[in-house]
Amino acid sequence: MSSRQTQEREWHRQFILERAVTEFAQHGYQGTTMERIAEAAEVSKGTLYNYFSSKRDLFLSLIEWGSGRAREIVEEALEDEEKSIEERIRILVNHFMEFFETGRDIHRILMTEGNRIAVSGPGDLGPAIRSHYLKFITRLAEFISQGQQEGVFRPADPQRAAMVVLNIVGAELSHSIISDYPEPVSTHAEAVADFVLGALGSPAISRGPVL
Amino acid sequence: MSSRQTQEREWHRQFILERAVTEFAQHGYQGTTMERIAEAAEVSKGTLYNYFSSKRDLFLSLIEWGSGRAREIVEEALEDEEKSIEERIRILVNHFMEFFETGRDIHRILMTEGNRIAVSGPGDLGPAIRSHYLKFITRLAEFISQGQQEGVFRPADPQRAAMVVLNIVGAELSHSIISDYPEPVSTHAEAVADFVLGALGSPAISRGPVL
Amino acid sequence: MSSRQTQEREWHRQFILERAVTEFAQHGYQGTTMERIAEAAEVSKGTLYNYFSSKRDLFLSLIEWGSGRAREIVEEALEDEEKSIEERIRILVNHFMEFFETGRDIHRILMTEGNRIAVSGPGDLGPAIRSHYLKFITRLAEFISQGQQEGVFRPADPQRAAMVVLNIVGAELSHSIISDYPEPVSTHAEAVADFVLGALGSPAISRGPVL
Amino acid sequence: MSSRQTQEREWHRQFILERAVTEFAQHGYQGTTMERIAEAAEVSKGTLYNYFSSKRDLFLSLIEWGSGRAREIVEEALEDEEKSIEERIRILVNHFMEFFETGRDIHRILMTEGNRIAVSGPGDLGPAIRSHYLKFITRLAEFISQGQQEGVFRPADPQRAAMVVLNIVGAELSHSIISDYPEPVSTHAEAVADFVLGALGSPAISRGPVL
DNA sequence: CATGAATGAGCGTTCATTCAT
DNA sequence: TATGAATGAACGCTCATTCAT
Repeated sequence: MSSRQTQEREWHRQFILERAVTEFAQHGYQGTTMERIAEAAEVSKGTLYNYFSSKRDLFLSLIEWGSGRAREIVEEALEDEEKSIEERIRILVNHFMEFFETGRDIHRILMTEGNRIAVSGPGDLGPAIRSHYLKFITRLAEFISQGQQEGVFRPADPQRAAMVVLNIVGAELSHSIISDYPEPVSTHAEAVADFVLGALGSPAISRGPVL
Repeated sequence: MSSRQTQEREWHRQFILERAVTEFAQHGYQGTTMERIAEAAEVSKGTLYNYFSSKRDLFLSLIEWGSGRAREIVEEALEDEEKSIEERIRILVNHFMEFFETGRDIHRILMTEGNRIAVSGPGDLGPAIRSHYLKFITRLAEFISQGQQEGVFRPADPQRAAMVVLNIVGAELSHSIISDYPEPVSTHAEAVADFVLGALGSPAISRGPVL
Repeated sequence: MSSRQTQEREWHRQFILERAVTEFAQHGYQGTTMERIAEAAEVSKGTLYNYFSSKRDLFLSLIEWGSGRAREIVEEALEDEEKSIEERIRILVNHFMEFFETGRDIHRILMTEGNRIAVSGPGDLGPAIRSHYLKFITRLAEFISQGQQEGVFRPADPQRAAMVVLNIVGAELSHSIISDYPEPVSTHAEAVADFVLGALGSPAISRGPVL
Repeated sequence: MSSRQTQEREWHRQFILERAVTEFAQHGYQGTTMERIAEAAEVSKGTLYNYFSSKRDLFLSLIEWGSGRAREIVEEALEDEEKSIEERIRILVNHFMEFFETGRDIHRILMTEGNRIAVSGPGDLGPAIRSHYLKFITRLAEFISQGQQEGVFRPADPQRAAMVVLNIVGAELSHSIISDYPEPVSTHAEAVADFVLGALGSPAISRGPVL
């Protein structure tokens, strides 16, 4: 196969994934049919199977893609060693909120469907997702651990703390959906970051006029 | 119908619910079949429909039951006005952890499946669950609001704060499942409460030997 | 068993049949559930099986009862040898229309459901009904045959003619339902009788002012 | 899709309908299962749903097809204004008898099942069928009305008369099934036409040697 | 005899997957 | 490679019938 063909094939695959994301986000894993995905991706059902060996494979590719992007966000936000620990946390939250704004659907999947499936997915979907999840958590835990050693965060199990951070961000997602507020989620990035920093025990919370 | 018959019928209904919880917790709403529930409850498929008009009804009954219990927990923990705000939060978290120990499955459903379905459930399951969810959040938000007025918690949108609290507790649930640690979850109640109090901006965090 | 008990049992059986008729008329044989019949008859499902060995048996009893009554009508109308052949046909149609008025439901069953089931009923319902049907037709055919011998009706296969008579009466039933007219069906007994007499070749049709 | 594929798809659809007719004719609407239809059509159950959205849709397509053909018969028979009114009625009956010979099953459905369902069908099947029925009756009623104005038929409500005509034809259908005679039904077309003309008040009945 | 909870075969329908074209 | 018709296992649900009380 020529390189150009390979390239185009990859593009097509990406296109399908992008369209599939929306479907999965709206109807969940089990609630999304290959038929719907095919329609959304403007291809036939058969073509889907030329790119993905099964529905499971398609979904997993999507999780992989999404969690890869999420890890990039974590990495970008945390790696800049010039910035303070707290600043980096704020950037992290900010990027997550923006990611949610643009990659709304994949985020929703990672936060809701992904969570459920990681715990007890159909078939053997669970372990596969759990593995992505763990890589993610681990990187965050490392950073928190560093913050604790620097005395910025109070001592606590870093992995547990990482889970807490992730769930606080997820809380805003749920909140935005349930409250159905009109402004962009990223508007509230600072408020969310305050919750995160508070939970981690950092004193650098913008308490407004109160303190 | 005699009172005894009514009584037994109610018991049987409860029994079915208890068995169903486990199934839903393990396989999710869509992944759980009436057949499986019937087997788990040691009755025939038809019998299920003598007690619940549909799968949806069964699941909703279960959510209602679980969220009712959860609201009781919140109420019990928060109503004792003799105790300090922080104490009451600690009690709340404690009770939740214990609830998780005994009602592990229903908790898992409320935290994962419930969340997903509230956002975009099959059929009209979403609104029904969302309504339970909101009652729950609202009570918690009231309490947080009170804490803020008393200066114990830093100012923040109470409803958002309530979501954060709930999700921090949920984080421990996810953590316990993913880490698969052996000790009871309630062992970590204090650690979780610290995260919660930190997020809410209370200074009363047990920082251990560090402080 | 005492005679009084036997009597009461018979009454109860009749009561159930009367209530069942309405259900069968409205929903057809397959569309009527034992549950509905039980409710309509204000007894439990189990009790139904104390009086009838099966749904089939219940339905057959009902057909038997209805077709018995229909045969009585035919007999009553036709046996009075003092009246002219045409008069007797008019009385027959009249009685049928009245029967339809009072026994609307059983008539509907005999005319629609009965017809279909006689042709090809579920299980072995067909032959049983067909047998009732035939007795009925046969008596009518005998009378028509007599009318032909007396020269009142034109020659034709009497059994075919009997079917025709029955179906003309049934046409009015369908017409009343489809047209949904408000007046009692018996209002049109004369019009129907004219069609019947015309079909049989009797000149005694009330042509109104025309003749 | 290529024209050939479209063509073949249409053929297949027709083939399924033709096989389904027989099943519905023998077992009625409720008594016919999709499983049976699938077997009769030599396809899988799933394939049925590639061509028809539901059992109801399949049945309705069939009624539509059949009643369309029946209306064509009426039209063909009645439109030839060169022929006398009576002649046209005879042609009509003749065509119906022939239709019954070839389209035996669909006719049976229209006459028995259709009738019952029109009156009180499951779901909303009734109105749909009733509408087909009415178009049919209305055309016939118009013709009869014309005959009445020309003095060939005696005065009577044309719609009622149309119902009567239809039911007389249906009577022969029932008669043939119950009597189980060997010769083709169309053999008796003249006899049936005599009943019809007699009912309508036409003097042009072939009374054989008697008159 | 009356009850109604329990049963389970069977229904209409869906959907991931296959494969001939 | 792209298609979409075909498949059939599995689903939620119904209901005639049974039987312990």
